[in-house]
Amino acid sequence: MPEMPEVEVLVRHLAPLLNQQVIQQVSVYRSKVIRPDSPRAFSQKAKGAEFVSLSRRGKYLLFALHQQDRAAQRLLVGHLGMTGRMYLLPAEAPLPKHTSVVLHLGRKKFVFEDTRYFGRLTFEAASIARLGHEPLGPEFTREALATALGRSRQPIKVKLLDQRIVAGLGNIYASEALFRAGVSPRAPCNRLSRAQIARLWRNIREVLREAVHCGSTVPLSYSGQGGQDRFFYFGRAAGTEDYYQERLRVYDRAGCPCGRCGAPIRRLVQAARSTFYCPHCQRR
DNA sequence: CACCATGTTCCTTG
DNA sequence: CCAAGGAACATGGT
Repeated sequence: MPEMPEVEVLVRHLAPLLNQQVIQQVSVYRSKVIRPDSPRAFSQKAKGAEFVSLSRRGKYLLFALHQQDRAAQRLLVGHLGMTGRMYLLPAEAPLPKHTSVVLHLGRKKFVFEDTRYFGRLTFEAASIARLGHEPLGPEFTREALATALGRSRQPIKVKLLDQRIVAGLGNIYASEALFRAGVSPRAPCNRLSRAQIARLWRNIREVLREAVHCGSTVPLSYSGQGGQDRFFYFGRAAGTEDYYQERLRVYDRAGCPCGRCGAPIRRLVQAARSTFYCPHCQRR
């Protein structure tokens, strides 16, 4: 479940459930996920530790752990990759097929399930330091965005996926923000006007704020089963007349009429990722 | 079989 | 050194 809003909603969901829980045992099913620690080293660090707080940075979950006999806290860093999920199950519940790590908490267990195993759960925090500003934080101003884009000639869509520019934007919301701002995904960063950057800045924040709000409002199921309602950011996934059906205006809508002008939405490949845009509303 | 998928990192090339 | 592009990672859906 990856972009910033989904992670934010997950963090809010998990925080009260994990608070003060103690890790009694650790099971690592994919050692790649906990790199660079070995399963033994990882377990040793985690075992006996208590969850003190949970926060988020970009798409990363930050679990603060406290060991009884240790003065300093330890930071456990989680990333969901493309298909990761984290939730609590009763201790006796069967594990899903693609479980990568389980933290046993007594009557419950914390499950990290990840079909494609691109996610991480690790004590290595180096990647956090390279992140850009939080898109909804006070430091992310119009000027900060303009500065971060700099004189790069890269297409703006590609640049927006660079986590050093804004932390937490991903492929879906980058397309959505560009559509709302009326900016072509192909526009080189250094050709954007101040006005375009200002519109982009505002719409990045808006689209993410709305997504967080949407995810906080809708009842979500995080545990293994229960259909596709966990993908609240997938406009189509939940079926029926979901009120977030309308949320995604261009993503995965190639061929559908643009909601603003009626022109067919197009798909374009940039840096090996799909971009969706309206060729009429997002001209250069 | 082909192509696509919410992400990051590493390697190569210029 | 930097920027940019592509492959790799791994599994499943259409």
